[in-house]
Amino acid sequence: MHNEVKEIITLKRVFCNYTMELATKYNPSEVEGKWYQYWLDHELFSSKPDDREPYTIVIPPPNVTGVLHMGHMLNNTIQDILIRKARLDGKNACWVPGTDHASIATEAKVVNKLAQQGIKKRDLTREQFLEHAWDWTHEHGGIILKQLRRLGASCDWNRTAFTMDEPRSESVLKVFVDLYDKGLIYRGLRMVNWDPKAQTVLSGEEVIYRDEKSKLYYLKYYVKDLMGPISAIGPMGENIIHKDEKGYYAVVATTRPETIMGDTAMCINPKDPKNQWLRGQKVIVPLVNRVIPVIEDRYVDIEFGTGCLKVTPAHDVNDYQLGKTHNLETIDIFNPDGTISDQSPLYVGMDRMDCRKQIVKDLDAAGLLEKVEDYENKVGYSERNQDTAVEPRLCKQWFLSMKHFADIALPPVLNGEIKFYPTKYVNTYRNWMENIQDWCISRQLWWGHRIPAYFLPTAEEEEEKYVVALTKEEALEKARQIEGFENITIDELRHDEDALDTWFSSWLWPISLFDGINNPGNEEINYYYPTCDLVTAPDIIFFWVARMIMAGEEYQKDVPFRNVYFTGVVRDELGRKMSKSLGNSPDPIALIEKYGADGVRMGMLLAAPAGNDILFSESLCEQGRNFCNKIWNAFRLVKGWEVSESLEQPESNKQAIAWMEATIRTAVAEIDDLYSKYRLNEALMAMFKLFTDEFSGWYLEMIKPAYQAPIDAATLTATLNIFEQLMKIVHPFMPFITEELYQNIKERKDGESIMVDTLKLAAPTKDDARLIAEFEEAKQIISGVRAVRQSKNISPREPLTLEVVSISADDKNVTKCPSLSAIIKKMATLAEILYVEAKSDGTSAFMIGTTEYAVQLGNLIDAEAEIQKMEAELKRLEGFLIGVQKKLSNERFVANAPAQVVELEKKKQSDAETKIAALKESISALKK
RNA sequence: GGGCGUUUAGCUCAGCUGGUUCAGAGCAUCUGCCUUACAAGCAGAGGGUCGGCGGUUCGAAUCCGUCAACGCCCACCA
Repeated sequence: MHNEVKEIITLKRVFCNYTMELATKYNPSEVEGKWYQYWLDHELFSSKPDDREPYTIVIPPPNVTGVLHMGHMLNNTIQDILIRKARLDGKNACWVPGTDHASIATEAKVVNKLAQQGIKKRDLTREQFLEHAWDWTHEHGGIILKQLRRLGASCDWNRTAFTMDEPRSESVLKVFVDLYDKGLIYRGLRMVNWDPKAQTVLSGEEVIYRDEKSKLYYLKYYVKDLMGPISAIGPMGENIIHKDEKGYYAVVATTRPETIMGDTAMCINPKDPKNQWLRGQKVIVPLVNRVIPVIEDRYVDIEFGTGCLKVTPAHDVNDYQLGKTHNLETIDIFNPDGTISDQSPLYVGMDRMDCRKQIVKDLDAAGLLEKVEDYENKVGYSERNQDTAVEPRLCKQWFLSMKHFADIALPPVLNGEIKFYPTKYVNTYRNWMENIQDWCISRQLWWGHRIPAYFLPTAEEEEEKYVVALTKEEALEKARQIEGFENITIDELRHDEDALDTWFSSWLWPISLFDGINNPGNEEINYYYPTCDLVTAPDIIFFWVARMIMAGEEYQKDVPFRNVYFTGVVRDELGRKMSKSLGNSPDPIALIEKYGADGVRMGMLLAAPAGNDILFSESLCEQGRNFCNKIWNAFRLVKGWEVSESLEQPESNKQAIAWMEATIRTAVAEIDDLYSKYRLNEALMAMFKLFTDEFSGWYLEMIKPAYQAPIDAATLTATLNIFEQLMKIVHPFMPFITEELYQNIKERKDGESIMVDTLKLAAPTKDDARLIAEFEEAKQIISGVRAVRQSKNISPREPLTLEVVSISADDKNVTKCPSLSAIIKKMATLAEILYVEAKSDGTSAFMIGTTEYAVQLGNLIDAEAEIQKMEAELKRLEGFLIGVQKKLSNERFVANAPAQVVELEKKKQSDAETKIAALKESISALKK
């Protein structure tokens, strides 16, 4: 209803030819595309080395075929804020964008897509598959980068890189060869984590463990021809012997009954009193009927289950170790896709999970299942296929030894050369580095950098022979130097089929983006490296952050970045992680369309204290949008004023301008300090309060001319200057609206932009502080009068008279007030301010410091209410005074506390006494 | 099982090396306003024994100990 009235009024004004060119509400959609294009057209994002100080950020490359989610929004908003702030500070800011080929994720997508077309990956050649993958990449690739533009991201798009483009690929292969030559890359047979769905090996970091409710199955392993009479074993007291009509048996507890086909031993702890009788025996694997030895190893936990452990060297890391020490046979009962292999006597071809169900039934039917218990354990899942349990598997893979890298990458973080925000991640980092495992870098994938290793033709039973080289030609040369292969031909070399882990290219990112591997010491790498800030999520601290530091130290002999800002996880209002399956993740582009990019940016950041998780809700974007509107309307107000050249500048306007400028200097110093600590949400809040409270709420109201009256030219000019400064302060957070208004403050040349302007302000002075304090007092007086109005229901337009009561002769406040009286009168709508010895009757009073202010109310005064108010205050003050007196009468306090503190207490005491006296006087006067 | 972190207003969080910027901010709430830039606004107000207990100190949200709740990371207990 009100809105409609408002609209009509607005329209009327337009028709009256009043200055009202701007809509009452900011419309982001009209503004954002226009200025982004302008920035692009004038290449304002682009950076080239020059003599300014560089400020570099490399983007954490998103998956090439990914789409923007809230995590990206947060992360990239922060980066854009930092980069725009650096530009305003006059630095040569360079934000390098790019995408990651994300080998597992992308390959999985392509495989799925092909499957939908009825094509199996295995039916394609590598080349055919890669063609499909590149098609897919070109089709979906870079969408996310386009989306980032909507957010306002000021990346130097000319530098857009891809982890699988030419220079990056070349870098990866060179590094592989180099590290191999240095002896840091090796090939080995290890128990690795196998993803049966993607059919590739994973690194330890790519396995995530989840608590799972499962079952513990107790299986009977009958003893084969019990050797010697039981009584001969020794004292039987503590042995726990199982026996039924079929004979003696041991009980083994397992969560994975389907692996019994791979059992090659049973293990007990030699010290386990209850299983002494099993020492040296042989037992029969249930159903399988394989006879296996009972071995002894201290590894077995006596307390767990029955103390009997089945040993499956092919399918468990620990069992593999046991197998090695005890020289056990290894039977691999799984195919790469997780079905039972023909190595197993039973269930061949059945999926491992189906097999588990079936074998439990069969064991039970055969009377081999003693009992089943509920059990909770951790099961590893593939980070990329979260529905697929990882299978430990014995495989020959490529590894990078990490000891050397941990040694070079730990010190810079510990000694502060690289700073983590928040610092708690230093511990996490150190812990990982100190317990580092070798990095399995090969993947059984085609989409990725193919490992530059070439196998020589050898017979099956012979040990494999290979050479590592950048090209097949070089490989051939190397191969011919190997004894017995002098005459090998190029066609006889077999290029390794495997690709490298995606992170093996990502770890070079800060170097490879500036071509520092292929072209060491080039101008760009020298200028931009080390980069300044890295903004990333903590879940890739090991995957990426740690390894970049390793690569940086190895190849640049320097850290890759100075500061790492770890963002939190974006959650919904209920604190749940945003996820596709929960459907609680808003579409960022839809948000931008609804609230404007600036509004969404502010919304993201409002909820993002450094290092904490973000509880996101749309209402935050609403707040951001509202702030845009506030800025917009402040500008409308200023632009709507008519200027009078002849009008002299009132003293009060000069004061207001001086105060606003002092306030800005002070706020900017604070904001800069917050930036330097990466407390961006606090910087945002400080900027928000500066604009909303100080500028819009106070300053503009102070200088605002009366209705339809013109403003003097000096004040308008100063105000426009102030406005421009404010736009620069706001700009890193809200790039679009600030550019729009910057361009409208005055005529700008083509190519001029707030983006490349700078903001240099003097540091705040003591005079600034004094001025601000004076105004603070004036604001309190104004608020005091307003509060009186509110409580007495007096219209804000009705002029009142204020009395300033001098309580003590030396009170400086009394002398301060007259200098700002014009402003106070205007803001509080006062007819006059009187300075009196004693306040008159019929006033409502309030106190600021030790000065009393009384508003004349005439017959509106409610004496009873006034008395009540004052008595409440009196009671509070008396209680306060008692506290202070108690403190001061405590000899130990007076003796031990610093003189300053004691002085303060004494002042508190005398101030309180003054106030109490005044209050008592007022109360008794009213009671008369 | 180890390590780290958090706990302050209804919500999200500030609060530095103990003492007038110690009990704060924004949002939310309540009250009054269609005041001439903005009702997506303005003015005003209420709201917390700083997780519990114990200690150090003249003085503790702040330092120490302990307990509790929650969160994260690491670890091979079947």
